[in-house]
Amino acid sequence: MSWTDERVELLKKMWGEGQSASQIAKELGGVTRNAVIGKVHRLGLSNRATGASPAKAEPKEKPAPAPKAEAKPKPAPKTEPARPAPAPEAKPAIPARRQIIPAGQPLPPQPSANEISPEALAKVNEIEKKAKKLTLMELTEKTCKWPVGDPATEDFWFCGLPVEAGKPYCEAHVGVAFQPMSSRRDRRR
DNA sequence: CCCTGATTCGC
DNA sequence: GCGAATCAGG
Repeated sequence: MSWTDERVELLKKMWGEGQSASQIAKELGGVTRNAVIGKVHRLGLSNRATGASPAKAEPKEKPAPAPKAEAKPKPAPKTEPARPAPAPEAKPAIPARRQIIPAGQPLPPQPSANEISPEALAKVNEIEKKAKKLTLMELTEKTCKWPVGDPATEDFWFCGLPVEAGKPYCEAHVGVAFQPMSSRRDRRR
């Protein structure tokens, strides 16, 4: 497989969406995550902007004997031939949440707006948009099993994002799923 | 062990 | 330019 325009664009798109290199590689097919990462670097779009967690700017020691000449006069005109709209289904933003709870049936973990760090909640809402919206059958040991929406309606799916090693949920959902049941450790950052 | 991205370097 | 191997971390 080679990096055709289309493939590169999908790569850019997904990388921009915060998808992991492995996910992108899986999607593209025929390439490994290494290939994706390598390409990402060559394209010069290594750092992503997720608005959360990039607070780590390290003064990388670069001996660089050669005076790098950075030139970026490209507003990127971009030639869009024809995008066959890669998005199969387009769910308009946030699906209205039912307030009515169907009697019986084990309710999803949905923490009842407890005392969860607003930080974590915000994060959840944030990633909920990026959720892969998987169905029950699509879940694996590596996909976040956090349920979203009302199981009794169509507005129901599972997060599906990569789980936090070992846990059943992705990082964001782990944050609201496993809360301080008693004491709260000092949280400084 | 699972995963993540970053870097190197032979091709 | 490419990407496997490797590195460094979570």
